[in-house]
Amino acid sequence: MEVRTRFAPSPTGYMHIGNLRTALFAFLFAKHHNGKFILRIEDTDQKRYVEGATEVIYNTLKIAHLNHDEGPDIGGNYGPYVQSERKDIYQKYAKMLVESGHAYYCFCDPDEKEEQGFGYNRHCRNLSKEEIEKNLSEGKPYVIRQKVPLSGTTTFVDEVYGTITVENESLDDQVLLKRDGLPTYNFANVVDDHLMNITHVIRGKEYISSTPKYQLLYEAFGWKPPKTIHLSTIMGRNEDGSVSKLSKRHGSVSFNNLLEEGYLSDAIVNYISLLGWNPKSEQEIFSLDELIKHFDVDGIVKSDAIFDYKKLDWFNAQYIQKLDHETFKNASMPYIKDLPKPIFDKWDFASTLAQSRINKFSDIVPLFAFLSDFKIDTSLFENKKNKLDKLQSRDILVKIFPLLASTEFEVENLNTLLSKYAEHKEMKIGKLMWPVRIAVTAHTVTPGGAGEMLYLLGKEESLRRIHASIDALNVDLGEPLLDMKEQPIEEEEIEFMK
RNA sequence: GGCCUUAUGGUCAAGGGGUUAAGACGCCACCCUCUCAAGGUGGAAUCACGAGUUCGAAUCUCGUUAAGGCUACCA
Repeated sequence: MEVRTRFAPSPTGYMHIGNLRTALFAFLFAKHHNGKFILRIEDTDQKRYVEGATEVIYNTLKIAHLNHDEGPDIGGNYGPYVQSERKDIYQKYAKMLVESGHAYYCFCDPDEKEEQGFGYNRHCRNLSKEEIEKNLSEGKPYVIRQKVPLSGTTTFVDEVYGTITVENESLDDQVLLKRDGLPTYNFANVVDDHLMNITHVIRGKEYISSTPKYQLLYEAFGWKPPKTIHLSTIMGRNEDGSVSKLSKRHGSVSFNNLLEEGYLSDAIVNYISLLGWNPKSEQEIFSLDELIKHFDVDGIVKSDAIFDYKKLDWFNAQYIQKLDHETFKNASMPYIKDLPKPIFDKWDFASTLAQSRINKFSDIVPLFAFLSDFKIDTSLFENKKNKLDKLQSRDILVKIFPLLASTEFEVENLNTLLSKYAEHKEMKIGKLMWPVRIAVTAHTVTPGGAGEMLYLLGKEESLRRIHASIDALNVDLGEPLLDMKEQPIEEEEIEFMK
């Protein structure tokens, strides 16, 4: 029999990462078995209607490459795939249940609060036929409730969690059809999964508690229940150290947020595939096709998993580094908009520096902050590894200034000039590069070395910054300020420039 | 409160009676290096607790504790 799984989100306007993971597993399971993956929109809650929410779902699935075989946007043989369009179907089946004695009309007031915590008091469970007819003919609003057996037990076998048995008396007479005529999720999912021939229901484990009631419904209809594969919950760590279901307070939790921050769709999918599932091998980087190939229910983990942004960062960095440079460059464009204009022209080069240094595209902004954030801190010129103090740094800068002033600012020129000069002066390259890089960026961490930074800043700005650094150093050292344009170039430097 | 589920380092997790209890992220150190990354190498760090079964328990059983879920005319 062909495997058919479904992803049945309600259109909330955004795709929570936990939902995406459910979709992923349902997709992987179906595709692993050469089956069909169906999309069904669960919009039975009118109050929750959000404009454009179904588009978010379509787009997410498309971007993540979780292509469905049937759904509202592409049709299929089991439509309609939007629950609000299936109203009549649910009513028909609800009435069938009433007739067979597995459900009943309930005319109770919706807010007639039943004794707290013990569910509905079953007031209407045993109304006489006459009473029901009377209420109905008076047009009294009603809901239809499931008539759960008062004794005995109900058992189902979950593919992940195993056999689960509950006492029927712990189950309540849940509402099947609401006052507005629409079904509850609890009813609609049973009817639809059966009618759409779903063989494996893959969903979050918050539904385990409700599954016995669904089981009873299938039995009442005389239908064969689909197999269930419940998935653990993706959790987030709170500031106080506690853990709760991943939500906005933990950071970005929607697929779109993550995309906006500059995470790659493939990296996100890869990471969440390993949240609650393990491939029983040491492989961690998986393409979607590989996931399809290796996915197996045996690898599904029962316990909840905490979403770790650090590990997502690592996955994303892996994917970013693998991008061919052209793709990287294009994908990074939206993130350099806030950077000073000149960098835009040199992005071809600058992006090569960025690619191995960022975890996500939004990291580009702080990486290049030195372009506009230039606040000299003379203490940075002291560097013990290169055995440098402020005085030496100042002297080096003073000597290198005229050389730079007469050089064309291209990366190769700059780098050869600097390294040749260091060689000429018989100093370690770092001893020269450090003060130059600091002078020109005022940052200890920069996206590239001194040569690259000079090039990115351009001649004019570079010289201006070096001059300013020399001035600051002199002030600090209590020495007179120099006007670099008037400084005589020493013989040795003249000789070097040959 | 009742019911259901879960429990291996900080995190993802392998391991299902005998193991030096894998691997990855993160962290730390070192190497590389003009900084930071990237890349190397190495290191610290885990079986929630208590009984029981057994020659032997992270592994099986029971209990406790903790966490999560359900207990909606939400899904």
